[in-house]
Amino acid sequence: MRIYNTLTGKKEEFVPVEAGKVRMYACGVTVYDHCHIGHARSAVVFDIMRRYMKYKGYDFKYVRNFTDIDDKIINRARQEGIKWDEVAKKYTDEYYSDMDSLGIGRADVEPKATEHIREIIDIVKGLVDKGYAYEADGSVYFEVEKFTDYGKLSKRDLEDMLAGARIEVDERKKNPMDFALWKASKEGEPSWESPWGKGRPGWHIECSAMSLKHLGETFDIHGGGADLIFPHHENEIAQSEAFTGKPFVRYWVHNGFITVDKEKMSKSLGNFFTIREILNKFDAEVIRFFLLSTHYRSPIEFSDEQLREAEASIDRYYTTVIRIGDFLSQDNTKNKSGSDEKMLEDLLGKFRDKFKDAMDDDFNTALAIGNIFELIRVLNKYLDGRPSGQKAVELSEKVRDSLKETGNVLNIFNRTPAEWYKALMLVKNIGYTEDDILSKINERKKARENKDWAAADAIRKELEEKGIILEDKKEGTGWKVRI
RNA sequence: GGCGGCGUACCCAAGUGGCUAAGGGAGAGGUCUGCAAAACCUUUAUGCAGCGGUUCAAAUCCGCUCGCCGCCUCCA
Repeated sequence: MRIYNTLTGKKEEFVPVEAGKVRMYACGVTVYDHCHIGHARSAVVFDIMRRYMKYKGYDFKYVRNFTDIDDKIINRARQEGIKWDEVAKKYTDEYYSDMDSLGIGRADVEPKATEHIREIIDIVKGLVDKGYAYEADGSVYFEVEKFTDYGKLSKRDLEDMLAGARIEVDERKKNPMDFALWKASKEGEPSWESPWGKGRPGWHIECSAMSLKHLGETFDIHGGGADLIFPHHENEIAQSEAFTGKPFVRYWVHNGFITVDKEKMSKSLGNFFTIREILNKFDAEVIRFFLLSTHYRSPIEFSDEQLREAEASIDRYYTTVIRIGDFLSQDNTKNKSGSDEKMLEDLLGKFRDKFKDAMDDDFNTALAIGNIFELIRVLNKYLDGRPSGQKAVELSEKVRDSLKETGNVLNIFNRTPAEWYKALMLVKNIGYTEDDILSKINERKKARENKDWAAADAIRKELEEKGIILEDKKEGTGWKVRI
């Protein structure tokens, strides 16, 4: 499979450090505020990478950290008038609750910076000993000019960066680009004992320490949002490679941003939508589908309209599942082939390979989803020909199973249609319960038997106004939630 | 200013050298239906921001122009 590597700027054939095993580290969040849909994108993308690689048979280890000590957390604690570790706990809990609601799995290891202070100090000490870092006023800085490869990830050189100069002047630094490995703490700030006095870790060092501990000196994939390329990941490379003398990461992967009116969604612009507020209007599966319907490196424009389209697409899937179910439960004793049977057989025969080809090409989930809907269209056409018999049953079952299998890798399409409509009723605040709907359908059935079309249509209309659509089929009348 | 990315139909979006340019949504017409819905069919890019070049062949490679965005400060 091929993965786009930010380090080389190219798609490269994926070769893990150790055959059959993949070790991945993704930068999680700093727990100081609510999570927005951008955080969800990153979490979904890396979750899908894991799911797909496990599907391919790799032994996969996934580490995702929490930054639980940081200036923003300290500031937030002041604002909220609570202790810094209470802030961290509060937003860590919230993160879990959001991700659980979204149906995103946990990583295998979820380390926290404050649980790795010892490891962090060891690395900082090592970097000082090796001459890559220096102490000043109780803080320790990494000296970027000592690391000749500095800038190789973000593709910039020190001079260019200094020319752009929006960097605060700090007298203690030898070079303005030098960054803190260890920060001396002021009175009243959280701190840990260190060889340089009381202080706390800088932002970047925790990821070097935690990935080293849980994944080793060189591991396969390191990811995060594209905004982490510089300075965070650049600094991680500098620290880690200076410390171990070995290559840090084989493949750097970065997800694109979510935009609103074409602008990056961010806290400072105030144009962000939290996961919770979106979950009030849309089901979790809709959000996951929406995030996977565009390639992970491209920007995605966020809007209710986009989510509604995702919802309509998912509904098309579940509608097809219902149709397959209806077909399988009908009398299939006659032998009759459906429309374009050959086309369906051909497509089904190569469907799994097409899915893998798409995913093997830098996790092209958008293409994979396109393939899924292509199969759905061909199946629908086949069933339109009113097939019957053993072969038709087997073909339909195979389509159903293939769709389920690939959907499962993408963490979508993994419910029953009944569960889907139940979820939609909740999120769309349908005024009726399922029992209400069934009794209305029953009432209408009687009217239809009496050919009282006016009464039957009145019930249809009444339900439609509540957002329920009726479908008369030969098996009886079914209902759906209108998108 | 430095570096990077993007511009494909009405909207979203895949495709990065060679079959009729995937797929979803919206619209229009049709088949089916008591009426609907769903589904299917037809229709909406001889065309991929514009111009020029390389090539037997380009949306895809190269150059320029225009437009949009991102990073260079915390950020997924």
